Amino acid sequence: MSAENQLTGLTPFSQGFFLQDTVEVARSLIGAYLVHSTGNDELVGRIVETEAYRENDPASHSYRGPTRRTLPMFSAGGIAYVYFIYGMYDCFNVVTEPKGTGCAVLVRAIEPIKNLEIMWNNRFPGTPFDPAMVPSIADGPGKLCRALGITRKHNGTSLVHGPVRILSRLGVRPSEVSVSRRIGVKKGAELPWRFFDATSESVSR
DNA sequence: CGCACGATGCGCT
DNA sequence: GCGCATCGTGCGA
Repeated sequence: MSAENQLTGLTPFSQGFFLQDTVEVARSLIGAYLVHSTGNDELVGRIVETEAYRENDPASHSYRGPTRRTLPMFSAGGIAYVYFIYGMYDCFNVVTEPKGTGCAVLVRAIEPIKNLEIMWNNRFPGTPFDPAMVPSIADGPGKLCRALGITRKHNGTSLVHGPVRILSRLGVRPSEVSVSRRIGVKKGAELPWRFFDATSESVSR
């Protein structure tokens, strides 16, 4: 299926989806659509890579309890947790599980689906659009935030009613999801909590 | 307070 | 494969 045809008949996940077990949500998000409605445009990507981060997980920002930065992780599932890393990148997370549990799913990569040229310009301002490079526009957690225009101003916003939403075709199960250890973590590195679509060209490297 | 460092990305070797 | 940009966060003092 190509381009935007696949976007018809999609509905946002209801909040109950986000209250489920974090690892299950991470797995279920593969193949769902991440949508940023900017007011002018609707930027859409297909999620192809996620990672689960839980309470009592030494790799998780929530490991040492709530702080000003990580407070959104301890809210009820269904909001965004967007944090700033390495002095230059934002990373987008889906908060999961009931209030009081510090859990989230990091979205690591998307396939650009709609408004590709706007995403391109967000990544490479002033550079001519190159269709051949589309699969790598958003193949990393920092890259996808840049491409979709997701920033810390979206931190804490509702994923059910807010400008950033997650859509799926309910009742359809993803055909196949691959599993591995998480990327870029030192502690908790052995846990198999990274999920990805191995057939996608947009999985991070 | 001070400071080490990170759920990254990019360019160079 | 390696070094580095760049800065908010949070731990230790």
